[in-house]
Amino acid sequence: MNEKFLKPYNPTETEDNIYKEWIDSGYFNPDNLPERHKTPYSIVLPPPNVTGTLHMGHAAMLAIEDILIRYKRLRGYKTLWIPGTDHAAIATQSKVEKEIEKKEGKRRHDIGREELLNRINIFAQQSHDTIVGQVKKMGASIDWSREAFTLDEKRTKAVRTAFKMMYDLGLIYRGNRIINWDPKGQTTISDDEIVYTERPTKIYTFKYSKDFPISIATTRPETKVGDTAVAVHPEDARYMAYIGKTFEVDFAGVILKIKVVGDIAVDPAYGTGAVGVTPAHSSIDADIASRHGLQSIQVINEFAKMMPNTGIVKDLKVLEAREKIVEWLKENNLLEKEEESLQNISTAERTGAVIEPLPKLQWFIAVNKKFKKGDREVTLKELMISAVKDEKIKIVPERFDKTYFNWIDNLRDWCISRQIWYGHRIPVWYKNNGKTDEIFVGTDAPEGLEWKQDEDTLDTWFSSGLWTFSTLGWPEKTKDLEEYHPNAVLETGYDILFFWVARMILMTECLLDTIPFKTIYLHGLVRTAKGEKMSKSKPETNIDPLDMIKKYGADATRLSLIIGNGPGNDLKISEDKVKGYKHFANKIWNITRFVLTSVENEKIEKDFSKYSIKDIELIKEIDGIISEITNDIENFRLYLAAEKLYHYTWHRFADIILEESKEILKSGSDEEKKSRKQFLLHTLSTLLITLHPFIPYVTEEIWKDMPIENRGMLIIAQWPIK
RNA sequence: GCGCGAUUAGCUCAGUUGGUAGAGCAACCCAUUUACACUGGGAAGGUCGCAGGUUCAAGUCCUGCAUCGCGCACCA
Repeated sequence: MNEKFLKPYNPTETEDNIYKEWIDSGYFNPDNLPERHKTPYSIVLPPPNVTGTLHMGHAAMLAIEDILIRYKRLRGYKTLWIPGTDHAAIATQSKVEKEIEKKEGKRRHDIGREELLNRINIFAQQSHDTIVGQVKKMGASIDWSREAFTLDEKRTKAVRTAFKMMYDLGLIYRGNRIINWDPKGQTTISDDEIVYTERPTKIYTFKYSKDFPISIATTRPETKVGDTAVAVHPEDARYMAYIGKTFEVDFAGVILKIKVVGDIAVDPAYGTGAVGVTPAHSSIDADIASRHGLQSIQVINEFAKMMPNTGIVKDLKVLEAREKIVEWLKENNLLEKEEESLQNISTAERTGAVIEPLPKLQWFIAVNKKFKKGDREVTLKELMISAVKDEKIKIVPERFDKTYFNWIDNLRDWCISRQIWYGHRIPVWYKNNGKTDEIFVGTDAPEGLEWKQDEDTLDTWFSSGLWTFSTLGWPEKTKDLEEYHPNAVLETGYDILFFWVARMILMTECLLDTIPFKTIYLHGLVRTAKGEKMSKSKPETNIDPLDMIKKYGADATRLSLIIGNGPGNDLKISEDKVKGYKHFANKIWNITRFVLTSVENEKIEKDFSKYSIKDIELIKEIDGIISEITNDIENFRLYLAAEKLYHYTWHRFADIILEESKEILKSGSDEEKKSRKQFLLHTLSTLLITLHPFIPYVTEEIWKDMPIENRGMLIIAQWPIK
């Protein structure tokens, strides 16, 4: 027996070596797998943002995906797992901007586009290297030869091709619409990048002027200088007489022309039953305005300040303007009521700034527009729905179907242009011939110096939406694309179901006429032992995966993230839990020590069949367990499979079977001894194979000393059934 | 407002088609060069959130409620 078994198992001494051996073997790359690996099985790594380091959530994701990949590899599939990182446009740029401002006191425009992009690229490269190191530490059996980045050359080609195709289909359009403006980040953001926070607010009920016949209520009096109408329900007896009339009022130094319109969107029972319509600063009001042909007057600018056309509040910040308007209303006896209330306020996910709805010319993807697909007409929304409804794509756990459909029901056109510099520049060029504007959309710049490219960049989710196929070489017709698309599984957190998963379905259906993956496996969020979200602002609550790996090993870290956690459920993790599984790695180590010592020079005989009656019973038992856990893994019950293996290994195989073996090996007949030795070797080897997806390092290290002919590496051993 | 989830031992959670409640960790008692103290054995611990219903039988199915968490919408 190898002397290494005389000491306790030491993960830090072992793991890096083993990882290197795997890399050297080439088996992470499906092209190098032995002949029997025929059927493709592919997963693409949800690319971590290059904004820093990986956290426990990423560790859980890596563990789950590596388990699936290793399991399938052992079962003889041609497994491909593609790594990559995400440039994460806004997130990365704002992070670097913040640092520069802190250190040098400079803002983005002080530095300039080119220099800022330089700095961001340097930062992104560093983050990338850190992330790659962390992914390796977790033991991920991922194909580094196919690594991708959402902003690299190949992906840029994919992005531009996708943009062009969707533009030609009429699905990408440029329009002047009310968008969500982030005054701090100085950019547009999509509906999904908004975070709602509940804050106390005041509702003011007032009249524009003494002789205006209808009272209205608002939480934002400062926007009222941009009102062009009052909307009432068309059948509201109180106001019907006024519908169609226009009133001119002097409101806080601004002359407003307020038309009374009848619109069924107004709930007569709510508030005063009348709504002041501000078409430039509310998308609902903009809808009303478009139905009645009302004028839109912008009164707030990109810096959340009042514009020059706003009378007594001009140039004030929004909140100051609000106070001043309320004061003015009081002075003029127009304020009727002031009530305390709670309001869901929209803030930008990245900067925390309060969102200012503004009218702006932006690029959108039309989700409700019919377009030709083969011989039928469909909308992107319909495609997204049918992919899941017709069970072409299965979501695990199933309950997220409802969440998915609910989101699609409420989906509006997706605003894809951003006023930031880091990202895919919009592949659109403009030329002004003095009179008319010409526009060019394409994958490369048009000839001629007079063409100017759009200043904006694309929402980062536009490029990640292409991820399952852009990583396989699309738009080229590659062999990879043919073989590995659609992916078998997409594994990711439920928190990006809308951001990412839904958009991949949208993009793939639209551009490739197929689904991006067959199964969506959603994992939960990793929380602290107290159930709080781990956050950078509270480092003491954070558990760093690298730290855990250093102290307890990657195998223990992986198990702690798997056991006790079903799909879609949040997971509470504590250091104690990780520690507990370190003991397990050592337990197998010692089991091996015992088995190898006890069997002396016995080797595994491939077709050994002369088992004793007692050992036949034991073999039936382990066979039953293997078929159960195989079934569990196939159905994504990884937590159950891991737990069952853990339990059998420790409390059945070690505690009971090894104990009784001592007696048999001491005083049994020669046949009984031989049978038991073979049983121990066979079972240990079976356990190593089946445990390998969960705890790859220690099992691979032990495997080296198993007395098996033509052993090979454990990573490509054969799963015990089929 | 609509929807989702959770509620089971001190803690974290299993309990897959209904058949006498399970695991890990912690705590308690015993054992001490035993393959392994990163150990073994033992005992203790739960009216399965509450109230109804279906059933021979409900932690599991149905209805209602409560508490906590989450998503979406509304937000005049």
